[in-house]
Amino acid sequence: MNIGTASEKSGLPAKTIRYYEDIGLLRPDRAGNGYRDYSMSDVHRLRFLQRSRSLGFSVEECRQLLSLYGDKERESADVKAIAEIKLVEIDRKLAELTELRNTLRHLVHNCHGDDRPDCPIIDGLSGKATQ
Amino acid sequence: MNIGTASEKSGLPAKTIRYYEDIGLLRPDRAGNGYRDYSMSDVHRLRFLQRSRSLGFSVEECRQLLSLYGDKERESADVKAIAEIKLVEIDRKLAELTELRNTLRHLVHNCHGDDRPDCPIIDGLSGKATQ
DNA sequence: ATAAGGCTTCCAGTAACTGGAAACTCAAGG
DNA sequence: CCTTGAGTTTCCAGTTACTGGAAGCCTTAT
Repeated sequence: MNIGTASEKSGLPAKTIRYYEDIGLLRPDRAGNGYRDYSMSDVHRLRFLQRSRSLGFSVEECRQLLSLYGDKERESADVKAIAEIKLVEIDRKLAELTELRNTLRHLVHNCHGDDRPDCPIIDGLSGKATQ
Repeated sequence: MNIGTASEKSGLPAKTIRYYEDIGLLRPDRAGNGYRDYSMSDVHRLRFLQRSRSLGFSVEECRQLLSLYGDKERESADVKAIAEIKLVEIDRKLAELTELRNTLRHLVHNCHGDDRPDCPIIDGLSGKATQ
């Protein structure tokens, strides 16, 4: 499939997809006319990249994560070690994200939604209490 | 407190803290000697920025999120509306992160951890199945 | 008094895109 | 068949969000 379709399916702009190829994150085939030709496997890599980038992993971390799935040469012990390190990071992110959500949810539920600017959360988070 | 202490407490490099001031994300006091003087409230903003940036929110999104807590002038209806939009985003991120974790966890538990490179997950995620 | 370490500003460099120009390819309409 | 418009190519320049380094001031410890 062409880059436009891969872009739709992955949620990444075509520009970004070409950039990822430049830095060696994937290597799609080329059709006879010179157009890039993406397989479903490429699209999966791209979706994975879209997701992990949007979750705050650096490109290099994404490269490492991708290698967990893609690199058949890598030894299982390696895969397991790297995956375990990343798991810790992911769990930390999950905890932070959950906390952020709870705060916002509390904000939504406790605010009047009218004109009065006296949300109960605001003071707590602005640091008043702890100062 | 000085920028070094604020850096320790927030987990952000001093460089980044100055940069955030440049782009108007906080406005610490200045001591008599010209040094920046951070309050606990500043540190909370910084910790909030550290967290939300590491979770994949752009600086502009962080600015918007910060305004939910900080801007006493903003009307409650506004706060509620913005918070609800961000909640949807956060829930999506949570779902994606959970999925990523489950995949990695499965990888860790099902791999032998020895030399044999035959993790059961690898094929599924590399796109073989769906191709 | 001097040395070390932290702070200041400023300017340049990096990471990860993003936009735009000029040219080629392809599918559809006249 | 020709054209027109949309999609693709490469290349080069610009943007965002930092990050590193130089040069100089401030502070504390010997």
